[in-house]
Amino acid sequence: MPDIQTILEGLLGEAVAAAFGTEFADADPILRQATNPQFGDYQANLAMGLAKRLNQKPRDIADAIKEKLPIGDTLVNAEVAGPGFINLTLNADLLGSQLAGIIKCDRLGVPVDPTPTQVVIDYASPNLAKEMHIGHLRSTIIGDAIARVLEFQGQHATRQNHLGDWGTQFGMLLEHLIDTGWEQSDDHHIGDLNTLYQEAKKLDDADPGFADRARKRVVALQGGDEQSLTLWRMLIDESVRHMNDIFTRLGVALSNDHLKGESFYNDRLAPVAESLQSAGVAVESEGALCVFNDTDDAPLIVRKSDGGFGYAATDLAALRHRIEDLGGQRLIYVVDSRQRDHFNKFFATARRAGWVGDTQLEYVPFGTIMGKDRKPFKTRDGGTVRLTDVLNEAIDRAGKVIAVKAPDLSPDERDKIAKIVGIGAVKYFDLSNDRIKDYVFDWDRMLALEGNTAPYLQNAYVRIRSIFRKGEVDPATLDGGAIKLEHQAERALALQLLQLPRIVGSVADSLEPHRLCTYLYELASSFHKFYEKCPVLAADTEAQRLSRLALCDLVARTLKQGLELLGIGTVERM
RNA sequence: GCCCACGUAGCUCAGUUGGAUAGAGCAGCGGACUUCUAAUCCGCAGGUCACAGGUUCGAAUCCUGUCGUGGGUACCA
Repeated sequence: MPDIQTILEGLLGEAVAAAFGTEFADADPILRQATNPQFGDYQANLAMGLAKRLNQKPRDIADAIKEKLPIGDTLVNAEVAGPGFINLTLNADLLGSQLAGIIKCDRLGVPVDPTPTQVVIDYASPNLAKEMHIGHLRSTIIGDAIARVLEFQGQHATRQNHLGDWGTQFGMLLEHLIDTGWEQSDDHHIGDLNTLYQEAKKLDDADPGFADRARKRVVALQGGDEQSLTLWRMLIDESVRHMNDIFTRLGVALSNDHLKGESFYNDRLAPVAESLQSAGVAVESEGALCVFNDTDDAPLIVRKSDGGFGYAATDLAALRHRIEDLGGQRLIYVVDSRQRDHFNKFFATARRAGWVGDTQLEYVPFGTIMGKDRKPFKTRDGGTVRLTDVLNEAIDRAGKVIAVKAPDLSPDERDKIAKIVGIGAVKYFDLSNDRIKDYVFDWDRMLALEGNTAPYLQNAYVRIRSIFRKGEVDPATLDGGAIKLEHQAERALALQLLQLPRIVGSVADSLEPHRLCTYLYELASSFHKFYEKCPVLAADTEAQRLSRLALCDLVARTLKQGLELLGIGTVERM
């Protein structure tokens, strides 16, 4: 069954053709949801645009179109208002039958793309030398949500965790591990990666002998020295273990299958440089191999004057790998907005080299997490905020609220719920902001129970589940044919439930997960209003009870599915 | 200096890709629990959409300029 917008666009096209001739049938009806219930359910704004083409007054055009619109099964009313808006009110039975069409569908009406795209998405990508900190949160969470949405749409998403596992800092880390006898010991567990890094850094700054050994160690490592590589692998394994702990706790769908660090591209860097140089795209300047895309601008430096390769070369090699080996038709990079210039240059270079072809390159920038002082978020003493500490705190705070609100639950259940609610709150707070903007990290607002927060959405879900428990109703037995929309709160819910496919499509196009957050918040809000006004179990009639139960089920499933696309869980009680 | 992003209620943010009287939450004030979870709902109050032009039937949204904030600006990523 076509969705409502498609049906309405069809009717409007026919009406325009009937009024002004078939050459106008394909005019965009500019169909929008009504901003206010008093204007009906939808409005078509095409009359104003046609005024010039037809050389008639917009209102007259709107009237003529309106006259040709059939009133009956689909529309119960059409009115012309303002400068020429055509306000459309839908037949409640149509909404009901649309809902009946999705209640048995586990995708809630969201279509599967019949011609899926091979998408390669780069996100998280932490530097392995240090423990994951607050600066890694956004790429990880936003990238994960985008990957989930694209996958749900049916796209083939290949996740790439482009680890920083090959930088110069590994020289000093390895030397320090050798000095402390770590490689010889039996236990290769590292409790605190940050301490290791700080100790090595201190030595590197203070002791020229150590610094010299560290530099030589990098050369040996990158040159393929077996002893260095063995030790390096041990360190990487340990660091990856730390990273995976965080991913597991965050519920991020990244595993070792998605790991592809900078080291992977090591032997592909020289060919990149040679190929750019021989194509005349890159030229030598001040001893470095550079690509000048704009004469005034700083160049993209492919090879440093000391002969080493920087991240530009790695990014280019990774791009080739993703297109040539992984078959990427759409490459997505979820990387913070300060790297905008780099991505412009890097993309321009790849295009000039002829490596891109028809592949879409998309840089998905995001803003910085700020402290209350409006500066990048730091601990009280100015250190970086560790991600694991943030998660602990979130779970702790959620647990305290649950202890007050749901004291009858067992400690075990409370812990489980606290994890889902606490981590969901952190993720949702991040995702619900327009990703391009900086935002201020605020515990109180994050775990707030009202407003556009994860607990508010989760609570709507909990209230619905509670109805089914109390009523001892199995949702699977419900029939969409029973849905009758009588109360305006029911009608509002129906209209919103039917928007999910559009919202998913819009997130997939814009790569802006906060659109899904806004939608889910409005849905939850509509549900809470419905809940206050429309008794479900104690409905007036059995038919009404069944209808409302079916509506509740759809809301619950939409919330659960929506949160799942954001990588956030739901609970049965809280 | 140059380049980029952002600027919406006291605070934190949305605004369906140009549509009607710009919407939420918090904070403030006032209401609603013997009835499905009050982690909820209802009401009041709060705005020169930074500013000035321009395009358009129509601008918070697009264009130009100004101011403010943040970021980037040759070998770290």
